[in-house]
Amino acid sequence: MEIEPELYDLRALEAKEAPSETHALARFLLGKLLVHRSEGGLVGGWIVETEAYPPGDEACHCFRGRTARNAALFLPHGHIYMYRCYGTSLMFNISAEKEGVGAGVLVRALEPALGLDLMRANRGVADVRDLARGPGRLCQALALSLNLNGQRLSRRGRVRLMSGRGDWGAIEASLRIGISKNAGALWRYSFTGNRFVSR
DNA sequence: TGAAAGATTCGCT
DNA sequence: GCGAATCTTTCAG
Repeated sequence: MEIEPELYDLRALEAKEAPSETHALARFLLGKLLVHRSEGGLVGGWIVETEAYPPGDEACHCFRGRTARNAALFLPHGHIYMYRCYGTSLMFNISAEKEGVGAGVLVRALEPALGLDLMRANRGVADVRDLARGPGRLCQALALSLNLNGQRLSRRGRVRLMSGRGDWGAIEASLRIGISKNAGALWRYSFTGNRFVSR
């Protein structure tokens, strides 16, 4: 699989020593710019909060094997997995391991950066802080839809990742939110003190 | 074939 | 802070 360094630098990922590649990706994504070339225009934001769902994790959607819904999580790292939750909200995930290994990173919050007015229209709220703070909200703000499922992050694709600023400060690990299985793992990563982090 | 649960959000108190 | 909305997937019977 071709990896475009600016979008998705695997060597940088591997240089960070982490418990598994999923965790390395979850931390790597912090501070990167997530951009969607949507129907209405360009929208995007800085990733400030992620959660890791590594192989063998009971809370991961692929814990009980591959199904039609979770198939995208078994694609090589860098593919999009979209999931509808509670009938109302969409979740945006990125597959995190090699082909055939099910794992992913949930992107939980963005600091809005591109197309703020379009994001406001998509969300129906004005306050920047309410645009993309939460996994369902960020999907709505960026107009991410289920048909992105299985697509790869790519410079030519509709969804891409761009390199970040450098001034984000410390990363902290905390409890993942809203799950019941394996709830004690500190696999949620965020920038300490950032006001766009959920909860 | 049916039932339950779910990586949430919003509005109301 | 609490509870309802909402609907698809998955597993059990």
